[in-house]
Amino acid sequence: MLSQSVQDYLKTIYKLQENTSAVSTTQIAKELDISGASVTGMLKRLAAMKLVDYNSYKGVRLTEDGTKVALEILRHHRLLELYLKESLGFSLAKVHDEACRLEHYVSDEFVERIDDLLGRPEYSPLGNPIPTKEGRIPESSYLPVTDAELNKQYIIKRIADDNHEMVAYFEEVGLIPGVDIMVLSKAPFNGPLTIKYSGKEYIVGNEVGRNIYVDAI
Amino acid sequence: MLSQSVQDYLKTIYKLQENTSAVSTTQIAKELDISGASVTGMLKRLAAMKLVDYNSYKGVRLTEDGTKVALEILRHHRLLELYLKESLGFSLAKVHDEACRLEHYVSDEFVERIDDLLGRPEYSPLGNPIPTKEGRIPESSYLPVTDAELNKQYIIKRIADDNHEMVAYFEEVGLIPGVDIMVLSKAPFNGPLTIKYSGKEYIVGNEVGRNIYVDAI
DNA sequence: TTCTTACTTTAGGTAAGATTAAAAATTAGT
DNA sequence: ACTAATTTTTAATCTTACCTAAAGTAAGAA
Repeated sequence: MLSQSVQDYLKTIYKLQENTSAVSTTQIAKELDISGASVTGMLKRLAAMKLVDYNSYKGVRLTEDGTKVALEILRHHRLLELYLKESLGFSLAKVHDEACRLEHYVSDEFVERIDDLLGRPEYSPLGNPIPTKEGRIPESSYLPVTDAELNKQYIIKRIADDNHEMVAYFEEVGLIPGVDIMVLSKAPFNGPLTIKYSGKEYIVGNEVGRNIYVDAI
Repeated sequence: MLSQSVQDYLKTIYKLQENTSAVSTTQIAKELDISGASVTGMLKRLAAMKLVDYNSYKGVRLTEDGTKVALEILRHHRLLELYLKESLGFSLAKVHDEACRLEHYVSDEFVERIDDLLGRPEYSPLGNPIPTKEGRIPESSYLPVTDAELNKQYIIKRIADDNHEMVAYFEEVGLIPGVDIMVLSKAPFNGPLTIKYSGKEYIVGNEVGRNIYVDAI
């Protein structure tokens, strides 16, 4: 079995890979909040295990094997998030941390059972796609609400899970996946947005808006 | 947070303490399947952390703090066992291993929620008492069925969880907590027992009988 | 009382995963 | 193209948790 640490590196590289072609040592170090030197050491080990392709100074990419592991962990994580919310009544703000710990230790049987119980869901409560057992993951391209057209009806599809306090805020004000939303106005120079959702008008900062992803209805 | 390893030592010492006054290095080593030298090293660290009272060559006992930690883990473990069985449909044979891994990583909130969901149960599916949040544990003294009187009605209260295959066997033949049982005969020299339960007669070895604990009805 | 045996501890080592400090490589700015 | 700044890697350590081999302790048998 791969260590929790190895699993976390692979998950992190997978996520960072979505934006950049090759992932740098520093990016990983920042994301995991450890020193760059530690990352270099681990990347060598991961390369020796054939989980990543690593070129000194050039960055790193997951191999096919590495991707498979990353997707498995992501599957665990996102199913756990949904399970914690739906079956155990956890708040949206807390599911991420709990899932981050448990994802490494639940057995495949555990995951299969909650998957069944939840009816083989496709999305986590934060709107992230859940990879299938076979490693397929629905490609979905959503729009940050900051880029939405004015006065057009959208639906919230995903909220970013990086920042816990922001997730808690989203939950509190009801800006969560599945909710209809319309942008009434955007202040210039990346200013705040006036949005309408659940029958009320609301003003949110640009930073916040960039963490809400929507899709046209 | 205490490491998984530290938690496992404390849990093991707690269990062994139930039979002996002071727990020896070798007992712990056997139980955890590691070398005696490793145990000595860890006991020193546990003593430095004030989790155990340790006297070289004399054995070890949990301090009050150590006991508190052990009971917390036991609570996690046994609640998880019941939860895995009742809510996720795990077989009795599998709950122990899964709980052994997860017990170290579930949050207090997780434990409280499953405790609520299960209606604050007092016993695990194998019949072990579940410590309360405050560390109270119902004292219960059951009888191995090998010591039961002949032709008297008993109820199975607990089955030993050390041996997975035996647990699987118990589950298969229906010898599980809550089932009524009567001993019809005992062969001499620790020979097999003829028992009657669930309307059928059955013969089990003495070894097996010593792992079934019963109480008079 | 000493010998034998079983148990326990000490000493020295390994591996994973982290650290800091210093050296080396890359990238950017003029 | 050359220097400066930034990244990245190397080198040397640390901690946890394990190991084996050797030495020390305790306790019963001779």
